[in-house]
Amino acid sequence: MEHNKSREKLFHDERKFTEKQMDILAAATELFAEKGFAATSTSEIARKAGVAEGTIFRHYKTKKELLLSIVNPLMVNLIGPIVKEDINKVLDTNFNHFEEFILAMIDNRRVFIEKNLSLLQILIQEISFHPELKEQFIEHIGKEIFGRLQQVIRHFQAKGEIVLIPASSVIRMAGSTVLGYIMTRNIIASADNWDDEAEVERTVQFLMKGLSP
Amino acid sequence: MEHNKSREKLFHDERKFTEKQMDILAAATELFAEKGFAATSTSEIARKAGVAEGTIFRHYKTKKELLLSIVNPLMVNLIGPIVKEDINKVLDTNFNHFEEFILAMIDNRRVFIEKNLSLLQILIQEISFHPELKEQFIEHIGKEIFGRLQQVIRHFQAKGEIVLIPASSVIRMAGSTVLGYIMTRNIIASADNWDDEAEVERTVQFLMKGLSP
Amino acid sequence: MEHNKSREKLFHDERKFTEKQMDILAAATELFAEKGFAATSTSEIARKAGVAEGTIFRHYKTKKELLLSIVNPLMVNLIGPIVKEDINKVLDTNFNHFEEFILAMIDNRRVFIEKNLSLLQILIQEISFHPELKEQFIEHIGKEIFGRLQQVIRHFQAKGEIVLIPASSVIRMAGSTVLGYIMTRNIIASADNWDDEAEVERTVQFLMKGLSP
Amino acid sequence: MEHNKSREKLFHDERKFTEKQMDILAAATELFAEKGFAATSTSEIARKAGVAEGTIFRHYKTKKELLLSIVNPLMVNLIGPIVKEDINKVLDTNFNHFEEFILAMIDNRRVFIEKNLSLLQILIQEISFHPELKEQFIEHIGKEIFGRLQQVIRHFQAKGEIVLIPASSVIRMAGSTVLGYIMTRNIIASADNWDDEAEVERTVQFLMKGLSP
DNA sequence: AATGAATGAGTGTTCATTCAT
DNA sequence: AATGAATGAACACTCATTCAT
Repeated sequence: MEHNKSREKLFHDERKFTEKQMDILAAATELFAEKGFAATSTSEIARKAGVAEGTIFRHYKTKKELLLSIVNPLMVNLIGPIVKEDINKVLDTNFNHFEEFILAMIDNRRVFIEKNLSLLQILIQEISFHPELKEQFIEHIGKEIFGRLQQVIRHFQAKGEIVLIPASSVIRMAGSTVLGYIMTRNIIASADNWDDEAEVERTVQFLMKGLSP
Repeated sequence: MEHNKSREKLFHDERKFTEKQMDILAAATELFAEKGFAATSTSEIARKAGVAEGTIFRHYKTKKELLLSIVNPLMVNLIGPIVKEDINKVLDTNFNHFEEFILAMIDNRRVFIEKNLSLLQILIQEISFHPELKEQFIEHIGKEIFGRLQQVIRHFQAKGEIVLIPASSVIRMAGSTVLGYIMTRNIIASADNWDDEAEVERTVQFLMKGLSP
Repeated sequence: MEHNKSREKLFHDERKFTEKQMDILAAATELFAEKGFAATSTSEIARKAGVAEGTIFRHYKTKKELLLSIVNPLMVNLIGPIVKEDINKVLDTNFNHFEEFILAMIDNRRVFIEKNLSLLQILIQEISFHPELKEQFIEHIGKEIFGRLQQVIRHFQAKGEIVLIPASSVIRMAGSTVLGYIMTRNIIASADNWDDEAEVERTVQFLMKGLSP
Repeated sequence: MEHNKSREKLFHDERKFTEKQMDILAAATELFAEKGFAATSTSEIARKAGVAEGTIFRHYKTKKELLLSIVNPLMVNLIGPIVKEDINKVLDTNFNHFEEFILAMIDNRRVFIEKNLSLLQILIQEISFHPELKEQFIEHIGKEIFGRLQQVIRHFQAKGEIVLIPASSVIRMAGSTVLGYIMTRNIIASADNWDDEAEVERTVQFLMKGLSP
């Protein structure tokens, strides 16, 4: 009768799900993140979700479809919209300086990532093994977000706040730095001597200086 | 009778291996990298290595032991020594400036990574699922390398070439950046518009500026 | 679609079994008795039972659990109760003489053994290799039955019908004789010149005289 | 480097064996007795004997041949001759009374069984699974010994010391009793309250009385 | 919608046996 | 005579998936 607390949050915007279906999604998410997709058995998921194994296949034709059902909304409904929102703010010149933009993104992302850490872990782990995922990623995150980020970067380059190198390089560096920060933070999760405030501060400084003209 | 070209390179320094054993290691490496450890079957490995399935288990008691046999030497014999070498050069004041050090590391690493890309992929993919790997990593890379890198960073901080923030933060940022560069480079491997020279140049510049006092 | 005739008899008092489960039990019983536990493969059992191999493991987690599922009820539900019944009759002084008791036991046992010969064979063969079986045997047959038999023997010793030696010795001798009779009878099963009536008569006489004061 | 102490005794009369061969026989004997023939692997035997697995198959074409090589001499060279000897003593009227004969047999057997307990265990366990063994047993023990025992029994029946029932029945009863005594003794081996002298005395008394006219 | 018994292909692993050295 | 690497068939057991209820 294990009821996952994050269940309601994760998938709650989708009305069409039944109780059991949400239990399945929550259980699968947790297990995929913990042991990997291939190493998780459907019987395990069923047991953890408190449903019969057949029930899983009533909702998802295959185990892979279950994986996609978990990861796709992450890309389609969650990452996309949020990033777009940030970016729109910039393009509407709500952010006057690059630093403000970076800070807002990190902050926004931090909340988001904390909530969806296991989802992200699954995405990162499995993306290289499943071409469909890669395609979806390129489709939803890659193209759109990348294109919009390019706009932002060019916007700040035009304002003389960012060094004049290809936007893709900027994105790569900023992305690596932010992702690296998040990964470290969550891998060294248990570490006690981690001063989040200060680390963010340093990371932003590093980015700002590194990308300054 | 598929003979893997990288076989000789990967494990050739270890004399104790038989022909078949090396075929097994090469096949397993390739498949683990391509499909993941859990999704690769021993029968597949045997087929690709051109040996009987039983032969695998004559050399490696379990599939997991095979994984460790692939990944452990990477940590013990390859990553460790090379990094140490670089660092010793610095501590012997062969590098007068931080930039030279970073460049040397990237360069060194680039060759190494190109040679051992699939090994690294396996390590990165599997490390979170196998506590033994994590421990070994902390033991061999974590503790030693981290400690030595700290020395280097403090060395350059003392010379006023690096900003005065905790060495661990510097390592994280530099690490993320370098790793991010490598990952992007190899994921976008097929991309045609990738100017390696220039990208390295930009990355180093980014790092230098980002970490400057 | 081989339907074992003894299936219904062997396990029919247990309502909880499905059709297939009973087929599995019957097939396993026959094969274990015929070739021994270790020499019987689960695929063989499945084939004989007319089910898929996986079905066996849906009902019994391991091959050993299947063995225990066959042998345990023999000890818990069959041997125990029947022997107790006999003994209770004696203690209720339904048997005035030791001879009557022995005859009743042999007779009772004979029917029982004929019905469950293969089960008994399995028990005898495997008991020395499986500590769990030994423990269960001591628990259910050893302790209880032994204790009750002691009472009976002392009862008849008090009446002056049995020689005054330790009850355990009496049990050993009577047990060996009865078991020896049964084993011979069933090993030399095919022999034509076996007069059961007369052999029982002789065996009882032998026991009576042997144990007389 | 495990050297079995009983090794020399067990097979020492056969000069043709090499060192290793005797190690193999000793190891196999111990393991077959402990876990049963089918549950013992040749690799286990090789390990315990301190030889390579191939060496076993140099001497014994199959695992089964190894079993037969262990059990056959027991029947051909050991049981047979000893029993014959006893019997010859009787027929040469060295034993004037049945009791003397029984006592001599039990005593003789006791030494023998103690020495060859594991061999006997193997024989008893495996005889029902291997037709060859059964045949050999009937050939060497069954026919010959049985025939000679019949003579003895008739001899004592003629002297009026044994009840006039078929010799086969007498053999069965005496055999069960003796075997039962031995088995109990060795199964309850560790029991502390086992007074061997007294038990033999009782067992002989039981037999004598049971078989008296 | 949900179950859970049933499946058969597949899993990692062990087996007895072979053979070049 | 002895080895030990190699084998492929078999092993116990698990898998994702189906389907009658």
